[in-house]
Amino acid sequence: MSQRNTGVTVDVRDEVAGSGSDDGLDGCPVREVLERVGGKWSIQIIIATSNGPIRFTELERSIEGISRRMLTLTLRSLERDGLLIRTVYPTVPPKVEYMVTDTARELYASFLTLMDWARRHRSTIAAARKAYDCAARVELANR
Amino acid sequence: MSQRNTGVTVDVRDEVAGSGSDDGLDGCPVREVLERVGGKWSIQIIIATSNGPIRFTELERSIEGISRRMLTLTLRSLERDGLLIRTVYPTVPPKVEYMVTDTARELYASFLTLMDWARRHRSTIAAARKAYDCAARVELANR
DNA sequence: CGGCATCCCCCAGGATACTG
DNA sequence: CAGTATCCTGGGGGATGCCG
Repeated sequence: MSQRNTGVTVDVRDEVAGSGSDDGLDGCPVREVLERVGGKWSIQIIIATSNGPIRFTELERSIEGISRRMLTLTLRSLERDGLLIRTVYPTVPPKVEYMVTDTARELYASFLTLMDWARRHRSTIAAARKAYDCAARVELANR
Repeated sequence: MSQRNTGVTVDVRDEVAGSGSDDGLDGCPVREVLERVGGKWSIQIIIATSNGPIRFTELERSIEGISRRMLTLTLRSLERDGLLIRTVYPTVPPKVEYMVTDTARELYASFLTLMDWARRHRSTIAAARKAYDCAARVELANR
């Protein structure tokens, strides 16, 4: 199972296709990645915790738009996968801190590459989109 | 264990929080990335097209589990963003080929980093998950 | 062959309210 | 403060059928 990869060019076709296997596609890295960072809040939480231990309410405030419910759920999920460590201080009122693990830190680092991609191509994509929509509109008018 | 950590601090907080701005969070790279690769099929399609021009039906066959509908929809979306180029050969029966653009190629390269992360930590995560679930079960029994 | 159109279902995720 | 619990909705995505 834990075979080391060799280079950058991996022919992922086989892994994507999933071959004859039937079950949960556990061996497909694409799915694995998507299941972890695919949600709406996972990476945002990882990012927010990357600056050091942070409390529940602080997280809630720093991640704009997140609901209490999703914060809790996503935190649990991340903790379960060993990406976050939850520390409870039995004081009153209660105090709970979350901090990232090294695994999560690496994930974040990798994700930065993607964010950089987004930043670099933002304008290109916006342009392509406008062109596409424009062409579609023209085409529609000509029918 | 509650001491402030000093490590890899990149302060993305502002971008995540969105600061004083109000609108559609267009400036947030996290969202941008997620909107592009967050879906179930986008990267898989990009991967499948990375080996050279490929036809619709070939794609359908090589990406296991995808429906005709989602294939079409995702292809359109990718084309719209300038990640794929669609070429129609007006033959009969029709022939359509899809090929990746450089932008998509770069995206793929970045995504490889994430897949590599998944591969490297697969076992660690699986272990963490088992431990967590086990602890939860014990805790539940003790109540 | 390479698609749209239509119907339908499921669940990620929001809103709100209650508690140790 | 840091959560649960419950209810409810939107839209991502599957299945199926028709068509140039």
